[in-house]
Amino acid sequence: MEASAEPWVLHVDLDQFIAAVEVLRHPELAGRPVIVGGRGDPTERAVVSTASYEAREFGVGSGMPLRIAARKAPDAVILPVDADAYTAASARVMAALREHPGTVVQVLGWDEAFVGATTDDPEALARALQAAVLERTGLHCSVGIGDTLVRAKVATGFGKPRGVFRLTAANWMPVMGDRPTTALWGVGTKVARRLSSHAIETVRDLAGADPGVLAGEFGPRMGPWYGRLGRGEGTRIVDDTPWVARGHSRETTYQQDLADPAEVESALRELTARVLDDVAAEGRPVVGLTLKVRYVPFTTKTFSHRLAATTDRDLVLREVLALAAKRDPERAVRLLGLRAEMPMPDDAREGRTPTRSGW
DNA sequence: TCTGGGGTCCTAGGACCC
DNA sequence: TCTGGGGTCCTAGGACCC
Repeated sequence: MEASAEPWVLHVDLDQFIAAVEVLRHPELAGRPVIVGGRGDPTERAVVSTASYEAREFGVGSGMPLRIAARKAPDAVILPVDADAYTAASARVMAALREHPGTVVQVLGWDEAFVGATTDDPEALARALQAAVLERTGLHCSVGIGDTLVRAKVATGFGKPRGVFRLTAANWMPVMGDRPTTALWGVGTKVARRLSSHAIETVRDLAGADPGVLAGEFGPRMGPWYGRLGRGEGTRIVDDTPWVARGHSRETTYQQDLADPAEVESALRELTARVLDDVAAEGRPVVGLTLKVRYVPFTTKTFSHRLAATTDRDLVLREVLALAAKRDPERAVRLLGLRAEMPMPDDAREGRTPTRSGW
């Protein structure tokens, strides 16, 4: 009996993507510890975006303050974030995936995508995708194979670097059962702590948890969703519907705190202009604004306001300044952020259930 | 370890309406 | 008149991901 073709979900994830793109254009950095973050200046307020595997040996990781990273890896090369370069590299990766016949590609971010395909040999497909990406871009990736999006996504971690790993209903519990709930995609430290308060520590505990307990803790939507997550269940449909952004935001942590109200106002004008440029580039109006203020030392407040759809830049600026007037003028400001919401087409708004790992 | 930036989605509570 | 019940919208905050 020959193997029959079945639908599979593959999750393709580039290995140390940002650092790899930098090494591609600076070949002399190969094999050296490379850290990418902020403007590349470890004396500034910034964090690590990506560390190469060599830098990780020194204990450097994403999210770490650049200053600390530079102390841990004194010989590391520290480079500024170059978003345009990563966007361009990402586009080449996704194009390589889409070129493969018979695949549906759902982009998740700069450096990862789900690929749906019907095949009798998903490992062979995974290797073919890795080869295609390497040939077109010079970048290496790992591939997770699953019978759901969740399982494919989690599988990738076991394949890194440059490998392939399959996770299905058949081996989910043997592989994942004893791991902490934070090993799941969508469970962070806060949710893990709440689970722990019900003696749910592992993926196996979560998979078998009383639905009533989960609903009581997390509500009627999220509770059952966490239960399914523990079992690796969820959709197996890869959706290549083009992405439509809900909003655009910009935020800046200032190198020097803003104490003078005039400084704050001029910063708000600049921030508003940047956000409106992003929105205008899509030709869509603004229907909501959220101003984020982070006071010194690190207390964050948000002020938001809905508005009738508008493209009037002066009106938006007045609304932003009105929101800013709600802040405490006595407190120095460390960060300002502005998010503009845009109207969604009806068909993109309705009918979803949670959440990141598919609906 | 003094803690970025760009996103998404969920929930709670109050206002307001019938 | 000691106190409805549902629905929807808005605002603020929280959690998570890359």
